[in-house]
Amino acid sequence: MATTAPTAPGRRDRKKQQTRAALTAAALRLVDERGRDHVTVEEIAEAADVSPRTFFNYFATKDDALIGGPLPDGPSIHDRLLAVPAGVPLVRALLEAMTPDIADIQAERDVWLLRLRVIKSNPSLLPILVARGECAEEETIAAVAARTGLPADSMFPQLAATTVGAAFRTSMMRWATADEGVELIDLVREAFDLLGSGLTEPSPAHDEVIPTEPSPAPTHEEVTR
Amino acid sequence: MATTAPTAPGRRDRKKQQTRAALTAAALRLVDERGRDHVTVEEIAEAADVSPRTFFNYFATKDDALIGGPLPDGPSIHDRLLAVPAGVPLVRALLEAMTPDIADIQAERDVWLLRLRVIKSNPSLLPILVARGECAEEETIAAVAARTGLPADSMFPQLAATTVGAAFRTSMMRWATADEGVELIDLVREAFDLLGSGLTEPSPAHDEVIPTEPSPAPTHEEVTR
DNA sequence: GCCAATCTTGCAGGCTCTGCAAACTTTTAT
DNA sequence: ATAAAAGTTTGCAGAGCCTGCAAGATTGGC
Repeated sequence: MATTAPTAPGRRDRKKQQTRAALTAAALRLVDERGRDHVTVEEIAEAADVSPRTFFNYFATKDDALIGGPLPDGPSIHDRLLAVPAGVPLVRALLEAMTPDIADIQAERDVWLLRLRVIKSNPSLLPILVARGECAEEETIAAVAARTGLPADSMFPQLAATTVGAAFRTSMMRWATADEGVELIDLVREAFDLLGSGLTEPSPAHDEVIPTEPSPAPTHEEVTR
Repeated sequence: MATTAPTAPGRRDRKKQQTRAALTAAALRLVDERGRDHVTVEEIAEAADVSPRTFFNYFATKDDALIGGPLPDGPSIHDRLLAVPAGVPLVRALLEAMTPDIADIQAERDVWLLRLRVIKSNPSLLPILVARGECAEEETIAAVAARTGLPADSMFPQLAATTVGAAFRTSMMRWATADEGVELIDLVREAFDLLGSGLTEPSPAHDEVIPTEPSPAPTHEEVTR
């Protein structure tokens, strides 16, 4: 969104972003080919044409290069969640608040699919993905607390943030192995619907998204798009 | 205590368990005192009175010593879940299936509280705890799949396993900072009830476990125990 | 007591990651 | 344009993690 920011990026920062991207790309490619433990930082740096020491100016650990840099900023989940009308059930409200981030991921589809494939074949990396979601989790806790009026150190906000995070991660992992045309947002929606209806077991007959309920739902903001 | 089991443990294996426990205890104590990054494997080994090399015969990494060894076996979650009567809603059934493990943790209360405190003050360890839950997660996926009749690679079993795992972890973290008399099982029950009712927001007034809602909700299969 | 299996230990070595200080490059001010 | 300031890259030294290997030390079975 923020196209021309107040302070123009400048040639220097552009080059930094470029180097960072090159390092991540090289790391992902090499690890995808050979496996995490058969790639050294030296090789990654070499492939990105910088010195090994420079690698560590960008990433604290080898694994960090695989997960990638910090998400862009923009309005935080916190603000977005509070912007959702009060009548909307929490899980659905969280879905709406996260939608822009999901769109970002979908926009970088290729990198993310590669990244998720790498994580799948190197299970030791999965915890790193969790850690990445954690900073967002902190914020989500605060956001849920603000929305519900509950204290941030009570059970509900923490539970909501962690389980929603887990549902999101599960959706991503499924997206990584789904058919070509499937969009991440649809999987997340499906997962959140199941979560929002208390993990009641779907009938094994169908496997499409089931609208939870026929009639008695009054508030249905149906976020089409 | 250990009378004569089918395969008698033997003096040797007993000593191994002892060494393992000593290493974990030393690791937890030192890291609790100084922080993860200010304790070396050499120091842990020293405190447990073995050589540094021996440390790595027991644990693959320094962090592993903190999390501790593999859980004892016994009937798996898989079997226990299938033993729960079919009418019981999934989340509640999972609670029952996990109860023995929860009791095990409660029985080792002191070690676990220390361990959780260490994890809290060294966030880089949290992913390790997640990883530990992961093997159980694999099994939970299979169990849920078996119980529901859904394929194990479909969304629902995966979602159920990951979110329930997240809820369990959240309960543990809260237990770690709860008042003296609180039992883990009660926190897990509370979390699972919230999860099973779709994360509907409790009214902010009370902070006890609340039956969700007074009036305007038609569809509420109030799980009144 | 003796053999075989197992466990412990030291050693060498590769890899990750950090602090430091010397180039080097871009930006800013003159 | 030129010089100073600010920021970046790099090499080097070194601590610490972790592994493979082979030589001792223990233990269990006969």
